[in-house]
Amino acid sequence: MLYIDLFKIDYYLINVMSNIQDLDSSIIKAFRGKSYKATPQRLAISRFALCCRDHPTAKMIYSQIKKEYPTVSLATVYATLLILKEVGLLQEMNLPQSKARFDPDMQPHVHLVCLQCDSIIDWRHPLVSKVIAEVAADAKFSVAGQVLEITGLCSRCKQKINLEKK
Amino acid sequence: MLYIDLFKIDYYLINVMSNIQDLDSSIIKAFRGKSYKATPQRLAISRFALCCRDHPTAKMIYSQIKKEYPTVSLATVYATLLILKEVGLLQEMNLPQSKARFDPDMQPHVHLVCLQCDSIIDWRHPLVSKVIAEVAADAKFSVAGQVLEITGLCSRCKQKINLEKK
DNA sequence: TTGTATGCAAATTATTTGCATGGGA
DNA sequence: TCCCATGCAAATAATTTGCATACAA
Repeated sequence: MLYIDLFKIDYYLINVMSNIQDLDSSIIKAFRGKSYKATPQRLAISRFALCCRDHPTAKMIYSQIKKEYPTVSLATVYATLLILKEVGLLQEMNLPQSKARFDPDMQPHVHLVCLQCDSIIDWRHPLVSKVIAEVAADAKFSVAGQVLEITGLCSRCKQKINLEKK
Repeated sequence: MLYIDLFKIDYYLINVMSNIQDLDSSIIKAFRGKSYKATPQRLAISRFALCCRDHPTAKMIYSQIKKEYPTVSLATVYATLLILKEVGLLQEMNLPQSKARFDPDMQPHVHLVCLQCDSIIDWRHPLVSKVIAEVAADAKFSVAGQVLEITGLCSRCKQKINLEKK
C-alpha cells in the first residue's frame, strides 16, 4: 500500500500565479461564470487540487482539506472536483484499480505511471498535441480531453530491482 | 445508460486467424507457458475477449459467456482477464466512472472515447509509437503498456446534436 | 430572502477474497 | 492423485445519492 505524506505534497500553480489572491480570484470567477457559488470549502478544495503536483486522489484531497475544515465531507470533495472539471480547471486521469486521480495541467502531456511505486511523472513531448490534432481531424472527433498514459517501471524502481538482483 | 446488444458484438481476431482452432491453440499455448490450466471456461472467456472489437467490460463478457456456461461466475471472468493481461494477450483500458474495458489490440493506437454514446473508436497513427519510444528513452522508463485516450464527441453524435439545434 | 451547498448516512457499483468442491494434467 | 480452478457469497472500496439544515448571493 502506497503511503503519501500529505505534508510533503508540493504545490504547482502557486509558483505560477503571482500570489494566492490571484489564484482565488481565478477560481471564484470560474465558478460564478457557471453560476456555482464560491463557498469556503470549494475554494479550499480547488486551491489544493489546482496546486498539488502529485495527481492526488479524491481521498488525499479530502484528508488535506479536513485539517482546515474538520467537518468537510468526501461528497463535497467529489462534487467540487466535478465542477472543476466542468469549468475546465482540471482533468481526471483514469488508472487501473479504479482510483481516479486529478491533474491541474490541462496541456497535452504524457503520464509515466510506475506500477511499482505508484508515482506519476509528467512529461512533455511536442508531438503529443500534433498526433491528437491529426487524429481528431481525420476522425471528425471533437476533443474534450486527452490522456497519454504509459505504464511500467520508473528509473528509480528499475535501479532498485537491479541492485536486489546482485 | 448504454445498452449494447451482445448478439451484435462483432469479432476481430477470428478474421485474422485462419480458423478458430488456431486461436484456441494460441490461447492454450499462452496459458500453459505460464503454468495456467486451460479450462473450458477460460478458453471461452479468452476466445470472446480476444475476438470482440467493442472493448467490452468484464460484465459484458460475463453475460456473453453465461449463455454457453450458465454457471460461470464473474470472479472467474475477472481472474481470466487478469491472466490474459499477464500473458500479454490483451490490455486494460481505464475510463472514467471506474469501468474497466478490455482491448485485444496490443499495438500502440489511439482510443476515441465518445462521452455521449460511450462508443470507442480505435485509430492508428504512425507517430504514437514514436512519441512513446522517445519519452520512455528520455525518462529512462520501462514500458509495460500504453494508452492514448481522447475523450469528446464522435462525429455521429456531433451530427445528431447539430440536427437537434435546428 | 431564496435557492443552492453542505454534511451525514445510506445506497450503489465494480472488483476482490475466502473457502469448500470439482476437474485438468 | 494432487493441486489448481471454479462458483458462490461475503467483503472491500470508490463514488453517488437523499435529505434536512446552513449559508452565499
